[in-house]
Amino acid sequence: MTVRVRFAPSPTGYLHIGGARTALYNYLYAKATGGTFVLRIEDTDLERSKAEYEKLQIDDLKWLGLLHDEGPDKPNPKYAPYRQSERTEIYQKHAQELVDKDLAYYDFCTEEELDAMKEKAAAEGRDPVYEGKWKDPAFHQEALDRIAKGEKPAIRFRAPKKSYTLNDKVKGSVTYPENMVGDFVIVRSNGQPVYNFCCVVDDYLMEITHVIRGEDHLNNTVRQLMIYEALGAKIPEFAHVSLLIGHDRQKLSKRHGATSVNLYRSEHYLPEAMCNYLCLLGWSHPTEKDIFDKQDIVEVFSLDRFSASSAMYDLEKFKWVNSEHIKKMDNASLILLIEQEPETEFFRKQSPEWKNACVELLKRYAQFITDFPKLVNELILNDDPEITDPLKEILSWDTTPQILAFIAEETGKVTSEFISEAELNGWMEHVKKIMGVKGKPLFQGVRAALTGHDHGPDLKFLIPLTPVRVLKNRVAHLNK
RNA sequence: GCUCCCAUCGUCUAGCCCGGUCUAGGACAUCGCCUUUUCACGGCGGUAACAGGGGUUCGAAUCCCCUUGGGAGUACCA
Repeated sequence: MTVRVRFAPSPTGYLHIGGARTALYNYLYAKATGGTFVLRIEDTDLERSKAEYEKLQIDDLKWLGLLHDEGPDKPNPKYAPYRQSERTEIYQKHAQELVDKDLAYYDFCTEEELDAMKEKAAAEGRDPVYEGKWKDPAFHQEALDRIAKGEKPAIRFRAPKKSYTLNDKVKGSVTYPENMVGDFVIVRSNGQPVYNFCCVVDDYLMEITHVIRGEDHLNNTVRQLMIYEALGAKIPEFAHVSLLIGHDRQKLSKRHGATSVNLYRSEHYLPEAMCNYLCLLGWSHPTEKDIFDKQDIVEVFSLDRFSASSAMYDLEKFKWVNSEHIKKMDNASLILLIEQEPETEFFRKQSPEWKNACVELLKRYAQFITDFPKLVNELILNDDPEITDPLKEILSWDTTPQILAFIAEETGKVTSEFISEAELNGWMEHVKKIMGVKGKPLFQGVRAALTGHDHGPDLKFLIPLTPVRVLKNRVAHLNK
């Protein structure tokens, strides 16, 4: 059996990190099993669905590298179309078949009548169950007559009176008691089919073998089980992945701040890092590895390593994962990414050797790609550093003024754009031998004179990357 | 309210299915130390958890029940 999985977002907003995680698991499972990853657009809620969101979500998915094998833009004629709004006739046909078999019926109940039933059920402390007269087959003819007169009924599914058991890949055995749900609408009176129905018809017709989705659908599944049964369809495997929660332990949503993928994308997080972090929320690597890329995971991914409890989204760890991916990345790729950042004119103009040395030095300090331009500015280009207290202290040492004077003199003599490590070493030697300064006063003094800071990366790597004109300005600045 | 799901360090988790090897392992964060002639990077180490109560058993983080806590669902939303 070839695995077919799907990610089925509603285009009612940006791609959410929870959605991205679900998409990721589906993608990974497809790749791990040599299966097919299908993208289906669940836009049956005409009011909220927008074509632009569909495009935006697909863009985000692509950015994450979660490319689908089939979808609206990559249709397989056997299963197309992939937008539910374009499949209305398919749903109506199947709904009609259910009515013909008396597995569903026309319902003309008004909103008021329905509300009254719900209130009654609530008062009696049970779930609302449809008890309208149209449930009775005796009224079928009356319904037909009203339809003939042009009235529009909803189509309601006749929920079997029995309990259902689901063998979920992550939750294990789940039993839905009899009467958990009453008869439910599958086609609205305006002819629009409803999610639970579309979902099953599509999964059935698209031959989906594994449904990997959020736990918020766990209760829905009983309705879907009923429909599979009524349709005579094979029931796929289900894996209800636990939900992502925010710091207040509530389901992650917009009010938790940065929860849409495009936000991280615009802040230039690495897509691989995002997949890596998201993957770890509720799933664990068999050898407890926590830094990996998609290729590594595909080889070991399986549905039996999901955690059953919900996971808190923690930006701190995500940031760490991002920084680990930066450290792992080769310099050439890093340089390419950095040059796409704004305010990197200086960086872009430098020699390949300079860029490589610069990235090699700075990547251990950077958590994000956007940190590189910042670090270059602070560490390499800033020529009037702030005089901080620790810096003042170094400047007050007896030996510092002479170091400062010496550095001013030496940098004044340099005509090249940069100095070499050897030249720097020469200066250090001079200060050490001729001036008799060593240890902390030596290094801290030279550091202060050349960088205007009391701390930072190793001087022998940093200074050869710093333009001599900046060095000159700094010494002049400090001499004032 | 009702139904379903969940419960190991602050956080993500391993272990649970197939009880003993768990005085519970890893990672983030945090704290400390070491190294480096400075500063970092790094390395090493510390603090820190089986929600509570009953069973079952020679033995329970692991199996069962209850309580408590948390989450989700309860639509002619998805």
